[in-house]
Amino acid sequence: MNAFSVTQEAESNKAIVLDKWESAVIDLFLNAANSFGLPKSYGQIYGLLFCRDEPLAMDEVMDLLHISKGSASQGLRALRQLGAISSSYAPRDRKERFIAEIRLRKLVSGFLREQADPHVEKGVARLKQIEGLLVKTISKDSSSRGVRRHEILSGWHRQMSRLLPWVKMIVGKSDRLPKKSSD
Amino acid sequence: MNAFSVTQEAESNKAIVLDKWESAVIDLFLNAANSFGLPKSYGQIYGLLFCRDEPLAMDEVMDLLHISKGSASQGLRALRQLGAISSSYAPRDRKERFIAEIRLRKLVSGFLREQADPHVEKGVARLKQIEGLLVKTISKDSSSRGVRRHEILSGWHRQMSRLLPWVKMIVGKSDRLPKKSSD
DNA sequence: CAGTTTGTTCAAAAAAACTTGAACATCTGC
DNA sequence: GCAGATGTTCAAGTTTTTTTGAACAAACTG
Repeated sequence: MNAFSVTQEAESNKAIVLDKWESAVIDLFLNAANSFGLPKSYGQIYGLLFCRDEPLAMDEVMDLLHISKGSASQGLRALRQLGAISSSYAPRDRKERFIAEIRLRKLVSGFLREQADPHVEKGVARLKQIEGLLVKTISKDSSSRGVRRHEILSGWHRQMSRLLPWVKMIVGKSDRLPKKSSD
Repeated sequence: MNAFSVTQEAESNKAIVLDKWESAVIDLFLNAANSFGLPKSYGQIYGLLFCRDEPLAMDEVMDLLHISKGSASQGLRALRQLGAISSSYAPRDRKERFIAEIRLRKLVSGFLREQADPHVEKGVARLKQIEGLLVKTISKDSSSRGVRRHEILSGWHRQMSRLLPWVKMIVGKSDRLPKKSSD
């Protein structure tokens, strides 16, 4: 097409466009984020960092993904909060630079810690609240029905509480990754 | 005040309002649905049916939850698709009536079947697509980086494929998780 | 059949979620 | 202190998702 097609490295020292495969990976994570209930931009940002070996600064993320300052700032913060990326400062440079966490176990446990655990905790409060309302229920019939339901919910809660730690442990215990023990 | 205050059963044969505890349970499921990425109304509908012993028809769901015909129709259909509710016809009555599935294992496996499994399948296609793009990547550097990333994603995909059946099995195996057993 | 009941569909309205960008804060070197 | 660089915040704008309700279809009933 044009002169840029030859290579994606510009004369300056930083690539300003994405490789085709990088765009595909980023799109993959965009969709994944979506189905995990996270904003698309979080997925894009993670996907970009996932592709790169070298850490990227916020302005590079903005330029490469064509997203706004606000999205980049909030996305990077949230991803770090999830443990999905980490940051560092290069010497002599004030910019914060980010790299992706690629250990699946870390990603899963971070996600569960931030998303699932709070719900489990809120569940306790919910159950107590329902208990309280049950006491005030006059109708004998409704009351006993309510008690049975409360028992079911308590059982579910217990099972979920037991399941989560297991998931965190199992993922990443790859019995054997073919080659390098990268994890 | 009036005749209705005494009990929530009107003179006719059906309760027209919810108990306090029922509202609380419905609200719990509303929030749960939200955090699972499902419409709130699905959660409300499931929550209502979860509370009841007797099956409810669509118009009762509409009236009790104050939701529209469209929401009720679509919600009930989707919930059945997820295996979260089932329906039956009472003799001499054309109305379809619904009850909630309360076995957690069924709920979880239905949810995973409808929501997670498709993603895992699409993942295969995605990986192939990336593979295809990698072949066309000229830059030696980018190419090898891409290959490494593709390997990581393949590994994740494998692990997820192995995790899902496990989750489906563990939940609902009510009383004791295998302490150590390999499976 | 004509009328009723039951349930579905889908375009438009409403609500919720996400993104943007300009204003604001913070730091750093001069 | 000033100027430039970096990063955050949040109100307003945009996009996406969900809900509504009226029109439609299908199945029964007398």
